[in-house]
Amino acid sequence: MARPKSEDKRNAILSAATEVFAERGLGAATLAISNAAAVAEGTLFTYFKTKDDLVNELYRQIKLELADAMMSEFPRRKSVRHRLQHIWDCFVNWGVANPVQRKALAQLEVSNRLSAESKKAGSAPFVEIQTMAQDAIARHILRDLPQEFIGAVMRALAETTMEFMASNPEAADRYRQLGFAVLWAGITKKK
Amino acid sequence: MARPKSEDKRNAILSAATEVFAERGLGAATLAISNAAAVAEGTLFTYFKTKDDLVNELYRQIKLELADAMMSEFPRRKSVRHRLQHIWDCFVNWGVANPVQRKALAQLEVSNRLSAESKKAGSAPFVEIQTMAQDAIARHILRDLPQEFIGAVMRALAETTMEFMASNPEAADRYRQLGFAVLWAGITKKK
Amino acid sequence: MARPKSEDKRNAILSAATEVFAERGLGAATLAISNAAAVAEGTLFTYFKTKDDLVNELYRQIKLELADAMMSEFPRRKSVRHRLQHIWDCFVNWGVANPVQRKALAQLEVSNRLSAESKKAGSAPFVEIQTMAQDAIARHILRDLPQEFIGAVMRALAETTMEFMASNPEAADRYRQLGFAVLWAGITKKK
Amino acid sequence: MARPKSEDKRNAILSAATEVFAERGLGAATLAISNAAAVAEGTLFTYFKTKDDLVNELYRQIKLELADAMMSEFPRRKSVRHRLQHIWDCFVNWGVANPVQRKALAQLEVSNRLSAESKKAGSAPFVEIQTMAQDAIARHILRDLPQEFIGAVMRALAETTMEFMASNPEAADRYRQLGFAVLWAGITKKK
DNA sequence: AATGAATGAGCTTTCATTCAT
DNA sequence: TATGAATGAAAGCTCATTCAT
Repeated sequence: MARPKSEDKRNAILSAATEVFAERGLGAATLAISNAAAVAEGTLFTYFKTKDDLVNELYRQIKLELADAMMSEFPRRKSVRHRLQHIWDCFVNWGVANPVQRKALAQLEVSNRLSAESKKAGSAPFVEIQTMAQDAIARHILRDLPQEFIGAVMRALAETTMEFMASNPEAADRYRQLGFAVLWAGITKKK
Repeated sequence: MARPKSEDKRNAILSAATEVFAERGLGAATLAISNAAAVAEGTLFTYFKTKDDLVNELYRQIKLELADAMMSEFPRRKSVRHRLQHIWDCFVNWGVANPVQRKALAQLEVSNRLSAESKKAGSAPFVEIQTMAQDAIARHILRDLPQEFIGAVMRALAETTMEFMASNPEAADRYRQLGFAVLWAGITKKK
Repeated sequence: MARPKSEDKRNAILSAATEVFAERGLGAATLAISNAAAVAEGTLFTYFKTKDDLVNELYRQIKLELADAMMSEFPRRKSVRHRLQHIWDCFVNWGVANPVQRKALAQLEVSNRLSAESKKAGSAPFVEIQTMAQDAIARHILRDLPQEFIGAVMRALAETTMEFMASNPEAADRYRQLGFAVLWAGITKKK
Repeated sequence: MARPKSEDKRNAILSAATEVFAERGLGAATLAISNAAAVAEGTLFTYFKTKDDLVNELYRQIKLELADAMMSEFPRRKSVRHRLQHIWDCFVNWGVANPVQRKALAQLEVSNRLSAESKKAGSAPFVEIQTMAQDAIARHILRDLPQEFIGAVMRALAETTMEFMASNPEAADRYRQLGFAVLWAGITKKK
């Protein structure tokens, strides 16, 4: 009964927050967000109790979207190289296709407003990558590096690559390949 | 640049800002900074006309310190690998020795408060690295990558490495070596 | 007065308002009241057009209840002292038996939200006391004081007495007697 | 050095708060107070950290003023009746001469914003009255009532009296006398 | 030059009330 | 009629900046 809470409105707010945070950082006013979402200021607070709640929820949502983009159609049967390349391509393609999300995510990750639970929830969908890395190390395909380090290296290189792809769209394909080549050469075992 | 009376006070403010920004982000209040600097709130504004000025100035200063750490005693006569390793070691050692500066710098770099000039000024001291990279590419030691990309890759890997060194001080040396190994394998030409 | 469908709901709201106002003052949110009444926020406004309406209506209702408690079984045939003691006992007993109403009433009375009509309506049921007082003055039983003053004095002493009774339940009877003794001594004519 | 915090401004704020609270209750906005004090809204918060602090401080101040009015020139050598009458007269005169303070005090006392310390501090200056009452009971001048009860009775009667004095200024003297007569008759021992 | 009080725009959040369901 | 989401005007409080001392 009564007007139900609208998924649309909730999404509009999250979407508006993504844009506003990407552009102005987390310091942006909630009013700016509600305006961008074409919603009254009070409405924002019926969907998210506090600004921090909004921030954390947005973080989780973007992470989920990213995970979805990366892990869907994951070629579990193929070679390590194939699988890693799949992850890599999906990752950087997502970043280039969703520059606003990417920037918002960057802001969220350096902020000190994410709760421990949010961080945990945010990294959960990526465990499969860690597992794969560990397996590949055991099989002497990858160097014997701590698995978290491999993940961090990949993320760092991917972010760098995305930036170059975004800045030079005409050379995007080339940067994607170059980036992966650097990653692969860097973390695989030399014979 | 105005030359205010006390260089000490100016430094105290910059130093306090480093700490406060590192800990709480650029959203921290100027009052928190002046308190940490043991200086009156108004005094901050006689040394820096606005908060943005302080932010930009701090960025330049940290970048200069970093450049100084990296480029001093640069072994211009030695091999590319030697020279790159020198840069790498200086870089990550600086980051681990100066964690507060490192965190503040990270905050500064994702903020949207740096002017174009500041960014330019901040990267100026590192041109020598770019030059070296270009030369090494020409000599077929490094892969044929855009030189800015090499710089960016190095920075990204270094930052990742620093984080692991800071989190695992007992394995710091190992991470420094691992990080460099990944970098070197990633950007050099395979025979 | 409109006749809304459910007298139950209306009473639930009034009852909830009594509790909430008693505990938190009239500044309490309407949401708190509707929650306590197990009713939707909007429902409150179908029974009472505004918060002020609710406040005024509650005032009248409590006053009526109080009057009912005081004037029922009024021993019209007995002596002035008997009648006054009856009123007194009923009054303070009501206050002690209904502490929430008593506190809410206190809040209502100091608020500036009661309309002139409400105040008038609130004091109407007590005219009989005034009449009695006037008569007793004429018969030289009570001192020659303005009748409103007598009423006010009685109310003030009764409230004080109630507070002591509520705070010291084990001495409640004694305080009820002491309070009446003070009142009687204070307002009767000395021989 | 620098502008010192001005006692004048502080007093202006307290004074403005007295008026605004008296008229509109403690729910009144801080903006209304700062406006009435001819001061910027922020200034209010340099003198009082929070609205609650202002409320509590105001309470203490009014209580001190009242105590000052009541206990100054206290005729310690005279009879109980003399002394009590002195207190009574000072009390009700203060209330009539300072109607705004009186109303503000009434609002403060029913609010739930006073801290335990404030309440304690507020009643401290009146201990001498309690002492006197106890002594008078021991000497069989006053009835054997709990001393706090005597104090409460006096306050209640005085407040009632003040209201009548304020409403009927031309009969103020008479009400002051009547009120005291009721009090004295009510609490003294009958022979 | 140094201080910190003064300022008012701006912040997040609450709330009485309206209105779509 | 009952519901609770939607609304936007406050509310209390913070903060970068100015300015009297």
